Amino acid sequence: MSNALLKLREQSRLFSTTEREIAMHILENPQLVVDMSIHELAKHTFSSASSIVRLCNHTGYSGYKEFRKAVTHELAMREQSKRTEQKEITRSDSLQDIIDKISYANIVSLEETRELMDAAVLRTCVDLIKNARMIYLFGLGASLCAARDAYLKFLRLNKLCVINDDWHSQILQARNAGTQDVGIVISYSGATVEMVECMKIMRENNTPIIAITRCENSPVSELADHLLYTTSRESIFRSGATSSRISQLCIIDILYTALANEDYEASLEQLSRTHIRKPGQISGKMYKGSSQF
Amino acid sequence: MSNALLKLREQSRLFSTTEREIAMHILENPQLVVDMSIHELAKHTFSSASSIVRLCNHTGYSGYKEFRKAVTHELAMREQSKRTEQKEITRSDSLQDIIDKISYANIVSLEETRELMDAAVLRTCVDLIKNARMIYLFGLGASLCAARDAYLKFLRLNKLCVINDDWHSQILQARNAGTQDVGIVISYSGATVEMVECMKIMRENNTPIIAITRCENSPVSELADHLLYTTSRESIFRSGATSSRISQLCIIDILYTALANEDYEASLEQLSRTHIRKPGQISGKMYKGSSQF
DNA sequence: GCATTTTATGAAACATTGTTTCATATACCT
DNA sequence: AGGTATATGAAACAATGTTTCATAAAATGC
Repeated sequence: MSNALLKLREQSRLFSTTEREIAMHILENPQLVVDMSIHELAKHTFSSASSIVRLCNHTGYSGYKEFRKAVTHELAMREQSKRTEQKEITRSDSLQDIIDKISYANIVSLEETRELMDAAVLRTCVDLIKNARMIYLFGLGASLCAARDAYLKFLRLNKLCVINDDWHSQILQARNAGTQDVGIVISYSGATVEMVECMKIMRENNTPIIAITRCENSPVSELADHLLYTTSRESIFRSGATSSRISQLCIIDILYTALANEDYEASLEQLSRTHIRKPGQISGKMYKGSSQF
Repeated sequence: MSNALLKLREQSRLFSTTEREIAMHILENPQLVVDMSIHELAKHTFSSASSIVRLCNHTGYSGYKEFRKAVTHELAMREQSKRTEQKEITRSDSLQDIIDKISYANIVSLEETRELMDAAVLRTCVDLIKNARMIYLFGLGASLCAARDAYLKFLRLNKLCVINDDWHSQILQARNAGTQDVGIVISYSGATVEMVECMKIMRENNTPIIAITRCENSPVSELADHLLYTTSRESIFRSGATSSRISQLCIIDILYTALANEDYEASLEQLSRTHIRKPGQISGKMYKGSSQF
């Protein structure tokens, strides 16, 4: 609906030379359309008002007025999502600035994660996990937190999972994985030597490997059979792998939800069964609301 | 800048009766301004074009044209953030639908977290943590993952932290906390009995308590001295406390960044010191890029 | 309480801006 | 070369926004 500028770019083959010229000018600075009258714009693009109207018609609008309405709308929307520019934290930032910048950085990271996600790859991953005898989870540091989160989620779906905290146990764990199983490796950098080691072992056993890592060439992405990408941007103060960690969790959410949705009724039933009863609780009725922890 | 409708509401005392009447109509359905010409709108509001122009002038615009531009802009912005409506996952959803819905749910949750965050409360919390002798972290289930994440972050800033996985250890941990320390309790529901128990113990010792919990009346929010709120919306398939968990992590990010920013140089130095050296690594040069895990 | 000033209001004149028409120029085809 | 199709901008036209102004109503002064 509101893709006037996109249409302007895409449908340029329908335009005459003059129209194309006008379109170029507009695409270069769309704000002109909002600020100028049709005659002004005609002058500015060395053409005529009628040519502009014809351009609008070819782009799918009844006239300049309608076109302008669409462009105004579009620019406003674009402005709204202009927070996309990564803003560094500076020394002079107020607490409110920090709140805004960090929140937006995380939001952008989620938007990027969404764009990086390939439904076909997800399909394969969901099937692999669904049919796996056992899910082997791997991660270290902040990525271990994400792996633990995945562990909790898969447990809720009655999937068999293994996770270990330290590297030595993870190596042993990797040795046990077989063809019928699936390994899920979470690594922000894609270079963690411990993870690479575990993956090599699993490859020897022909265990299919899903990696959740950043979208770049790295040992981890080379060793994995299926890749789910996290954002790769991190700012100076967040070298503790911050945005990527939220990105990882979102991917896990998506995997979990997709899995759960594959067998709707069965999941619902299973979910209610795994709702933990608190000590002293009779029948599942808890303090207002039903969630836990 | 773009608050035409707000001004219309606020400055109504400056208006005459006719103008107020027009303003009411516009506020009731602002889209009218975008769709109608000034004469049409005059007819629709049983007034005249000149009255509308006068209204625009009183609202701070040079005329109807400028006013309409502002309203169009404002409505577009408003529409952009309308994705706020929580969309449930349905059985017929494609994988792409799931990707979009989950991502957006998480984004909305971050937006809400930002809105719920009070800079004054954050100020107090940052000061408490900065001056604390020891930080005691508490959480269970998914909230324990968030607590572990906080632990990793605070460690990087050379803050003394304690965290324990099981409830019994957490109780012991709570007993050790004193006036000079700070307790950080993470609980999605705000009702987890184990957390409540820990908080009661800390209250006895007059340990200041920061709680990261959902914005509702709950035992946890009553027992805490300082509250940082997470989103409270969860959908059916996400009873594993999903969005709130991302919300929790964002709050931790903000706390961490704010803390780090308080002493810029010191943090930078500290950060580079805590960059872990990998086995076999000579001087910190790693595979392309500098991050870990 | 009446006269005067101020304020409020809409019709109409006016100015601006968008749309359509049409004559002309150019390219293309036969 | 002649004819047709297409492209283009000037100008007429239509619509839409702005200003003026006469009138009516309210407020103020005496």
